[in-house]
Amino acid sequence: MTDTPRPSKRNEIRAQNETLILQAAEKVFAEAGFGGATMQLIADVAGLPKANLHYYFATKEELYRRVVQNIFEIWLHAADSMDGADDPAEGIGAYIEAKMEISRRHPNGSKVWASEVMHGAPVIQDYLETTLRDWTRGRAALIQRWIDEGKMAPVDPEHLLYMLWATTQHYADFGHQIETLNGGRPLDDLQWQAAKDSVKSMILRGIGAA
Amino acid sequence: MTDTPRPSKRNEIRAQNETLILQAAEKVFAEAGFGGATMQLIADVAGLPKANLHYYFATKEELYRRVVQNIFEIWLHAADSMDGADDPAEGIGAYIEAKMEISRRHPNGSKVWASEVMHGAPVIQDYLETTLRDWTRGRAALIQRWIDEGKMAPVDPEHLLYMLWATTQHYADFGHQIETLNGGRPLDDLQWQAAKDSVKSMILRGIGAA
DNA sequence: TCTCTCCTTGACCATATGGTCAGGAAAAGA
DNA sequence: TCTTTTCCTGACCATATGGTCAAGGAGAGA
Repeated sequence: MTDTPRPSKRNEIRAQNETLILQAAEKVFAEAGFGGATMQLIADVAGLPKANLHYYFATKEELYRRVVQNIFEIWLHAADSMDGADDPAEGIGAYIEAKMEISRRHPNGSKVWASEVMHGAPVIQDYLETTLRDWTRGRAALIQRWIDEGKMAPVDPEHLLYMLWATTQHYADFGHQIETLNGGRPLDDLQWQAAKDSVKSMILRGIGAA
Repeated sequence: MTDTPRPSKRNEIRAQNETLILQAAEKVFAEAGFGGATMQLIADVAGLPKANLHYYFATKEELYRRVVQNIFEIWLHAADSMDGADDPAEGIGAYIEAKMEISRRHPNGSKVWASEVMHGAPVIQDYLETTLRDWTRGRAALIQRWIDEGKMAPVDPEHLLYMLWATTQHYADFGHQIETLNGGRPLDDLQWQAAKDSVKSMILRGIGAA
């Protein structure tokens, strides 16, 4: 998808700075929202002068768009785990696993995504209408097939997908709340495992695939 | 909780304008986030001059805080539906119903709340640590009791609560996404009913209380 | 080495925004 | 009616912010 130009000092610097900026931007956008984020703060986090950001990303909007697109890629790729399976317990279980892992590894990305959608998807509306819609139709069909084959209860596939998204992403988007309720400490390895297991078992049982 | 001063033209005007501003603010904060919202825009939506907002609410932060507190009230009150029941199917079913109704009636409030938590709860951290924590402990204990009484499967009460919050609030916070996937139209009455039924049946079955 | 292209950045600018204030209008009370 | 208190608002201000630019520095190719 992204072409990798032959490495040279120049290209290295470019790639390095771009990812540096994108990482900083993701963090700042997640913590402050698009409106609350400032190019100056992103620059500080990235450890670069502000003018340098504008060399790589012309506008705040462009930088933001790149951040959101990156998340969307990751988000969609998690679906791969669902595809290979011919069993809901296996397929949906793996999908939950993958999405929980995303919530754990990319909480900021998840927040940016949530924020983007909450604000009416100003920059990725077209993706929602094309890529995401196709994706959703495909998985809904897959789920429907499983239902028809008697492998799970006859639930509404779309609402099942919403439940999967909601529940898994909640651990990133509302991570602060969960952390607060956990005595101010982030979930540790064991607690993450418990979270995954809980979500998986409740949902799989909920769709009659346990 | 809020004392109602004896009605007079003055107090009426005050109350009326405050709610007018709060409603406008809720909408604008939900759509633009705290950072993206401007006092000018809120004023325009409320149909008042900007200086008038500052007469009733000294600062943007104060106005925002009031909006968030209002949501929190509603949010907590939904729990009442869970309390009367001595059966998980009844109690949790009613709670889902109540929270789905909130998502439908107060989507903007839900978004403001989500945004606030996502950004680290800058203004309601103390509520999270006191009111919400107590609330959560109480309901977790209630759920545990149901489990001990053999009325439902032995799930982790906290993760069940997270799932309830996540799933129900998703219909407000990600309403735009759902609307897009629904062909650009908001869910109609029937679809909302289907959503409620889906969520309820999947979760209740998932906790062995169906 | 010389030249060209790309990278870096301090200084700068126009604008938008939160917030102020003085003075007037409208209720409330005496 | 007269006074006091509350409400209303246009004009104004200081500041923060996104974005620009010109001049210099560093790789790359010849």
